[in-house]
Amino acid sequence: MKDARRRILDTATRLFYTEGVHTVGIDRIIAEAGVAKATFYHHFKAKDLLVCAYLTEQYDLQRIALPALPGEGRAKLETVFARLAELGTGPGFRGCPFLNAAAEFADPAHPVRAIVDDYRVWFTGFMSGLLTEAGHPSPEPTAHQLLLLRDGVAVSGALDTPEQVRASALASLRSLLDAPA
Amino acid sequence: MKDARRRILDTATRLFYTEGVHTVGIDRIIAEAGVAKATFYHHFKAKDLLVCAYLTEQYDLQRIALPALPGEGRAKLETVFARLAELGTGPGFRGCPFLNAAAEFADPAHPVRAIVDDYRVWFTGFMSGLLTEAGHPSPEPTAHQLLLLRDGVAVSGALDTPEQVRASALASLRSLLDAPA
DNA sequence: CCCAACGTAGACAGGTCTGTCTGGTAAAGT
DNA sequence: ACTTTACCAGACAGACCTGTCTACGTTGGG
Repeated sequence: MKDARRRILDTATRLFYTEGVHTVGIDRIIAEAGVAKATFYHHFKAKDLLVCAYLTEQYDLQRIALPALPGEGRAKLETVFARLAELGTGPGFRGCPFLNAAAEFADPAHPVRAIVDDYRVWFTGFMSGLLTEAGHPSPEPTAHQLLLLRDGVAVSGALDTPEQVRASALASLRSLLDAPA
Repeated sequence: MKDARRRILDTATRLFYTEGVHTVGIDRIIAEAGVAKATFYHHFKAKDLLVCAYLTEQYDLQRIALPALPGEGRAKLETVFARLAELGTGPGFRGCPFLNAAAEFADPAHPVRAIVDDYRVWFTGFMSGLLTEAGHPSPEPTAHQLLLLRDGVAVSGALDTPEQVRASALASLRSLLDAPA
């Protein structure tokens, strides 16, 4: 029982992701994390800040994990989308933490939405870079199309059958990349 | 002040869509609809049933509106996606009611999720029909790719700039339709 | 004419939520 | 040895939520 903060954030990540932010209360988190309420409010001033910490960590993790995938240029694009489809469709998985959170926070001015926006800007830039690396003729517009595809994969992955999503995602990716200028 | 039920459902539709289902309470709905609480529970046995009524109505509306759009085959596909992009990106709009609702109800067994699933099945079939009509060589797999695109449009429409989404959506649609078998 | 259906107004119970507070323990640095 | 920091246990306030209930008014069909 070393780091209470770590335990809180791990528990919150699991519960927020699998059950939603609004449906999971503080009492549930502190109970499952084995932590006192005072300890919780010592580390996180309010629930909203815990939500932000959760999303920020997910952002950091993806920002490290996706660029670290093997391959270069176009091959890496395929690897990235295969990984994304895999992530959102596993058993017990529930799509994309950023999109789910954004759907729960309707106010665009909420701090949670700022993190989601940051992630989307980063992802688009990441796509644009890989497209440039692959010698694509129009990286910028195509990057936005890949963002659309990413969103589709994340959402469908949570609602439809994994195989269907994986196959459709890769087929779509190839069509988008091979489209004539 | 004729139809209280109609007023309740209209108010609920507006509030649920723009602010989310969980964040809007019964008290708020009855206040803005100008209706007594007893009247509300006379027409809807529980809040969940009101949510289902809201989504079912949206489903019915789309099932009527989308096929009624002008054009045939491929031209109609373009019209449909232009309309979808338009729908989710207007001022005060907040993406797709079905996806937002699904994100708020994590339990796949909840009745709300059944309605969302119904809608997705219908939409895929609708796409498949239009593709067949357009003489597309592989309607079924392509229909699933268009479902992915639809989800992307709905999500991005709520989070990014409308022009960007509209342009990307149409470009993606053309790439997917023109892809070599 | 009357009664059933629909409507309003609002109190109330029982639960859940966030966030604060008291009180006490344990370990670690200085 | 002392003090700071982190931690646990749990009561508590205040707000909000859903859903039930009483009590009363209006209206239209049989």
